[in-house]
Amino acid sequence: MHLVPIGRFSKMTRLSVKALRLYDEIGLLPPAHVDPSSGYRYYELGQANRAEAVRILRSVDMPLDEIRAILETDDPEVYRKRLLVHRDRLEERLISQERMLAYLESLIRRKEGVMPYEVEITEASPQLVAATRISTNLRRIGQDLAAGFGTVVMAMGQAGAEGSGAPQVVYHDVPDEEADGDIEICVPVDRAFDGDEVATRELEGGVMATTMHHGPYEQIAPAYHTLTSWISEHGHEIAGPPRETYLNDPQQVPPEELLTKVEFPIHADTD
Amino acid sequence: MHLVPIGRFSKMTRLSVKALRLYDEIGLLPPAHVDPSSGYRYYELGQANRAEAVRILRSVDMPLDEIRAILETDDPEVYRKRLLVHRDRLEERLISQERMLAYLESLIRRKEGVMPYEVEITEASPQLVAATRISTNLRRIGQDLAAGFGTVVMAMGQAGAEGSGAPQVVYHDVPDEEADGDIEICVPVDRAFDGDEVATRELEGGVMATTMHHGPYEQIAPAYHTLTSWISEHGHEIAGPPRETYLNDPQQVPPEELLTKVEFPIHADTD
DNA sequence: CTTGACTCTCCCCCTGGGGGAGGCCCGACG
DNA sequence: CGTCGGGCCTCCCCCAGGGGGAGAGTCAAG
Repeated sequence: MHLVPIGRFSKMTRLSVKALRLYDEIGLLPPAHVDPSSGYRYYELGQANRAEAVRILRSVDMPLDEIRAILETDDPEVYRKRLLVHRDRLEERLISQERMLAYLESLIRRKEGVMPYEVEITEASPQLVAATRISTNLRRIGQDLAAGFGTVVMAMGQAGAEGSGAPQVVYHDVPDEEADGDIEICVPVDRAFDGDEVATRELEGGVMATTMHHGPYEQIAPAYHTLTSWISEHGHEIAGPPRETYLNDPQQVPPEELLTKVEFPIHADTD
Repeated sequence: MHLVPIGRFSKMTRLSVKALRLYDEIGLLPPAHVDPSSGYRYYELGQANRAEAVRILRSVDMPLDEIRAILETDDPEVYRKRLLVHRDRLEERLISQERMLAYLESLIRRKEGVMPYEVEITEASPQLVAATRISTNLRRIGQDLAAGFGTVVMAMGQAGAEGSGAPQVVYHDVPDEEADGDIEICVPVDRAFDGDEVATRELEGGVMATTMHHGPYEQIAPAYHTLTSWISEHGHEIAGPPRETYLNDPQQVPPEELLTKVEFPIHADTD
């Protein structure tokens, strides 16, 4: 029964001494013998195989407690099942890495590192729109908006009304990532009608602080930040809920080319 | 100049309060104003854009200090260059993830979770071999072995000797990951010759503890561990340097099918 | 004025070890 | 039998990027 101290065992197994001590501490690979007076750890040669298994599983980034669990079982089926679980996790990480990389590429391709939003004051005239209100959050907003526009367009068709401008959305609440917010889906129409879910109303006009967002919808936040800070810096005041106008169709152009007008109704500076 | 406390700023930017406090602490995103008496942090609306940039760069897993560095520069070229540096890092991680995944798949496909090595005692007869000695470590051993066998085969050709068995390697030292070890490359031959680098000699026979490794060479370590612990457990003693015999050709079969015989010369138990 | 929601600073926690200080211990050599 | 150099011990701090929570102070609306 050959016993070797930690340093030689470390060389045999290519696990660092620090790691071996850690694996002892958490009970993953306790030495066969520990000298009670000196505290020296002594390993049996046969333990090197378990150490090798640990090293292999660590090399695929399996957490230590799972390694312990997986080495506890003798059933090859269970063993394989746990490996499969870990494989799924690795795969997930791989995909998320790929997504990050792709996103980063898109950031690199974009001309400007910072997005220069230009804010203008415009005057909007009141507009007759067919509208419906829904409640959604930032995670569902894509599907919910698409569905909402579908509803409105259906109602317009049934009422025999024609669209007469780009679709808009009024954000009565600011929807959170999780928490729902109240939003109003509007399509300008040529004549009034009424209905259960969808009805026409006059969308208010007035003085607006306006900017244009160019790119995917998910990246629209800075437009809002720029607008609100511009408004407060110029001494104006927000007079109502913001609205977005979708100037082209996400079905027809790639996300990088989407154009969205963002507006806040304001009371002009009265200083 | 609208100032908002940390909670509202957190909602606006979708950065957690904890994260915002951290970013303040490290100087990445200090609030526009900190109340000296209460310590309350107040942010300007315009800071939300910087916060958004931080969020985006964090979402691609850029370290905080690099985000700080990248946001310091106005030059779009420098900006893009730093993004490229980070992209390379992400790519590297992606590749390493892929490697891990592939390795894990190979572990899953393997029938047995643990490798059952069977150790036998065999009697080897002495053998005439053409041999050369080289010094290498575990990182270079693949190339160095290939080159070494090339040297030996060349010398055999020049001497007009024919190979008469599977190539072997005797490990006079155990090479470390980094530290070089002394190893001897041997090819059995049908007649003796002499030379500068390569010469024939009689490879010792005797009693051997033998096992067979089935699979890629990198995973041979457990074979050694099993052998050495088997030897000590059975009360034998190691009588010389171990040797490996390569029973098939890595050029012709995939790594999973490689067969390597591993042997330790022993003094049989004299109890 | 009170109350409830915010916010503050500390402190510990996670993973998987690395680096080092200060102090015993072991074994090989003389 | 001593002794000396390298091995080994425990303890503590460190990394990134926050999360969770305790205990206490603050702000704003009714």
